[in-house]
Amino acid sequence: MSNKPDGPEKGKDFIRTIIDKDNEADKYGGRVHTRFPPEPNGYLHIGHAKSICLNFGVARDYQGKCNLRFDDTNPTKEDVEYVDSIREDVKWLGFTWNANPFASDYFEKLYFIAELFIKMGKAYVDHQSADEIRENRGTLKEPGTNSPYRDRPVEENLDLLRKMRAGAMKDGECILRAKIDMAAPNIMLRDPALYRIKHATHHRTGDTWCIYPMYDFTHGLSDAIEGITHSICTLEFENNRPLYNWCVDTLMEGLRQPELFDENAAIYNELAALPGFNQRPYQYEFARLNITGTVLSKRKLIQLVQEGHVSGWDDPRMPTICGFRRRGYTPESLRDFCDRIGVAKADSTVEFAMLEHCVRQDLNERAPRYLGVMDPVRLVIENYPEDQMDEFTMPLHPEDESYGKRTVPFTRELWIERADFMEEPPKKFFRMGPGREVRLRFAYYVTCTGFDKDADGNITEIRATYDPATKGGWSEDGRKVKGTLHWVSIPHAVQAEMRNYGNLFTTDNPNSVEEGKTFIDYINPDSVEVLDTCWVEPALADMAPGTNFQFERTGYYCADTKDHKPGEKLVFNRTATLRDSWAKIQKNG
RNA sequence: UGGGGCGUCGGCAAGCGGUAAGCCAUCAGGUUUUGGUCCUGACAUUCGGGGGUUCGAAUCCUCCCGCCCCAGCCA
Repeated sequence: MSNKPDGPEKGKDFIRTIIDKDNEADKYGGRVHTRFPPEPNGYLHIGHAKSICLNFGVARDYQGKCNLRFDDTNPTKEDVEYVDSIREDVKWLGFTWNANPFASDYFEKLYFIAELFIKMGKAYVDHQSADEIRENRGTLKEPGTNSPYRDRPVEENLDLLRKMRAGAMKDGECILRAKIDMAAPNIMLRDPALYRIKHATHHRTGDTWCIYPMYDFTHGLSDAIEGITHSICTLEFENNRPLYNWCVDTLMEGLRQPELFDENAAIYNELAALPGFNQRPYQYEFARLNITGTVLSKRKLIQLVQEGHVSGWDDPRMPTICGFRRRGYTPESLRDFCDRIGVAKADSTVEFAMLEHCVRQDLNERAPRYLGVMDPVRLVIENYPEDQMDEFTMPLHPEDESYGKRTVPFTRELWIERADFMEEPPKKFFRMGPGREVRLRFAYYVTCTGFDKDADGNITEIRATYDPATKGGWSEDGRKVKGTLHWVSIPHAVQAEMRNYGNLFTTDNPNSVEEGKTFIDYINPDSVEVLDTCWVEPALADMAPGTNFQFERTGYYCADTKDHKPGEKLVFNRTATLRDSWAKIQKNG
């Protein structure tokens, strides 16, 4: 287990450093067991990917286990739609869970533990209203005051909790509270709620229950039940850690008193046999992910979807896992991103450029190359016979022959990119202009001989002559050309729609906005550019939905998984542009 | 100003008393049938600030400053 006897490796995150120390101290007998515990009330986003990579990554690195546990303790917010999508996203990211339990699987056990806490004098049923409880909680500076129901006898509490469970009470009528300390400086410890009454149908347990356990009670105990060793969550739960420990410690203490289980020896034996009994879990917190130019809070993401600012959870502009997937991001690129950003405790915001770098790097290696013109203008090769055609064989990948080749037809009339021609080109413009010779990629050198404009001054047609001696795109005489252009033969061109995505917001930080505004006010009205008359080479006509590829000189694209229909309608989503040093030159002058 | 955390390059992030890793971004070159890729080089005398301990401090002590989290019967 210790192939690194000299302590933590350089660069290792603090979580793994803790695990190394625990292993050194033989805290869990070498076991490492984590869990990723989403509430199924929304779709997973890139922030969850960070947590997934951490939890599953730790399990992988230490030959341990990681559970995918659904924290489904609030029936009014949760739905099976979300559990399905979460499973799909975790799998797509490339991880396999050890087990896939639901907190609701433990409702019976949890209920018994609640009774146990009452028997231990650690919990009581409070009949104060929600408002009264809030008022008596005190403030950040002032201590709270005890509930008048705080010292009810055990039997009365037990009776009340059983009535709660039996449905004898209405929502909000009373609540089960931990008896801790109403004067605790940490407000989380001022007799927090353990169980509330909710006459609601749960997506899995139906109407079996009308009382549901709260997060803090459920989470630590579920960890203990599953034998979790390291319970990793985000920073905002730091204040909950003492309560997490209180719940787990109280359970452990109760398990040392088998007499309290008199009527339920079976449950006692089951709980006492759990690995988490003697090797209790501990919680550790890391900083959640923030990325420039987007929002990563579930509430905001839901709002974007519900108010129709995006087409859905999988809109390619969404920072959701399914959004990135549809946009063309690969699981490898997302995992690489999570590895690169690290795990620490300082609040931070990672630049979107880091993510873009990760996809570009992955796709550069793996995406086959094709030619496609998104803003077409006609190029006529005047000295190329009308009835002639060349078929050029081009490699699908410039650095990897194993990708093979495809054939691309070349004729007298071609589509080229409007941006590749300038009537009066500046010195640093290496593309086509009157009298200039450029290369048509893998085809011929051509020299511009003229062009036409319409009444508005738009270029309508460009004319050129080709040099037959430059077939394949190179010249034996060694003469060089500055630019290489992509092109598509007009008679063979296949029409396609390209969806070019940009920033969803007009600001780098939609989370902090001017007073009186919300992040919605910063939505970029031009975040997607749909170009429906693009022309692409014939090889693309049958491309399967979801395929990643590169349009040479333009960017990485992905055949849309919903609207792209091979042979019928081609729809390509832009995953990322290629790095563009010409754009920089234009910008900086 | 109750409690809990955090402050190292433009953005992430190592560092754990021995004299500031790496990545992204940026800039400058080279290669190139993608202005892509690739390659080379530059990029913190300084670690939020002030004191102190030490031969030696980003690392220890101390005071100060700044930012984040907590008063759901949400998670």
